[in-house]
Amino acid sequence: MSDKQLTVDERHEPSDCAETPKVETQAEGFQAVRDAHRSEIAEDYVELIQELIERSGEARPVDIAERMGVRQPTVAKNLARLQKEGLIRRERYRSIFPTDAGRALAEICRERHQIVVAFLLSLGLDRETAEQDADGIEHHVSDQTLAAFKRAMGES
Amino acid sequence: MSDKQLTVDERHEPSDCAETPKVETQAEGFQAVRDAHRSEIAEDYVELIQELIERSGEARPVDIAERMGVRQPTVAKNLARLQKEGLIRRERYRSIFPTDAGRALAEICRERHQIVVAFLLSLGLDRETAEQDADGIEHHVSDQTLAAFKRAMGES
DNA sequence: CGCCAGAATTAGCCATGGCTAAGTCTTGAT
DNA sequence: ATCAAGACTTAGCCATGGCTAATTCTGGCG
Repeated sequence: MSDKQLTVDERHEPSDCAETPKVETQAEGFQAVRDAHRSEIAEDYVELIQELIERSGEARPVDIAERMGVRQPTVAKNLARLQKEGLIRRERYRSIFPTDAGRALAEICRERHQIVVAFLLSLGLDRETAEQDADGIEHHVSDQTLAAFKRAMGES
Repeated sequence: MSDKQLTVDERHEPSDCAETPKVETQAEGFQAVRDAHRSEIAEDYVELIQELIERSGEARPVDIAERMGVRQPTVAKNLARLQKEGLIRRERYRSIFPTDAGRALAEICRERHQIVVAFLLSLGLDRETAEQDADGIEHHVSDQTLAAFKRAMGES
């Protein structure tokens, strides 16, 4: 998917660098953020699908669309991608079911989401803000940071 | 920049909801995340441009490209958008300068970035991880959450 | 049973943000 | 003063993720 090549060759070093990270490090960081964006949708969808199934026994595109705040064709397109990636299984005009891989991913996401929310709540935020910010933040939290969140809550 | 508005109207309540937020709230949350994505690039660019100017006196597209980890034409396209949005000023084949609006945005972003980094560091993360996660997180942190971060650090 | 409302799909548009290839301009070195 | 290297731009491709419009299917109701 992402064809980064970069051919990193150590060039000059203008001497005026003081505290900021190296250029390649920064570039990789931005690259990582862009990569994260690509997987966000998949994660949001499998998480939501799992939630819908547990809540009402099935996950229908129309409900996903309503929950995500998008139109049905958008959902259809994204579901096609999820299917191609082996995260869900479906038959035409039928409900959607996550594969084992999808369920596993959903589980990871849900857990991470809950940790982030719990952490934000522990900082004194109201539930709605915590949920909303968590939706944006959770995809960009590294394992180390997630561990730090857990640690910080444990100590409270 | 971010036009989250909420317009909470109390609709039906299908009775099987227990703890999760209302459907419209969730949809708006996802909408807000999508909106945030659109403004991320602008924020990253003006922030980087400002940094380059302070560091070396000028911001050249080639340096921006290297820092962002993208090719020059990509930078050119994005700069065109920033210009259209009134965040930067430039003449062909010349360095780039932020407008007052661009500088103001850069200042806000830099401050927010630094708070997030400082907060992550205060949780015991190493600098590199903190910087990297901050790049992803900072665009999704509401004012309330930012304030909570500051508060948490102040108390330490 | 037949029919129609609504769910799902398909087709096709637009914007964004990557990229390469190729052309244009600037600038520094000879 | 020239010219070549490299910075910048332009043109045009691709993928993604929104959308509308139009079609197809399903299922429930008269």
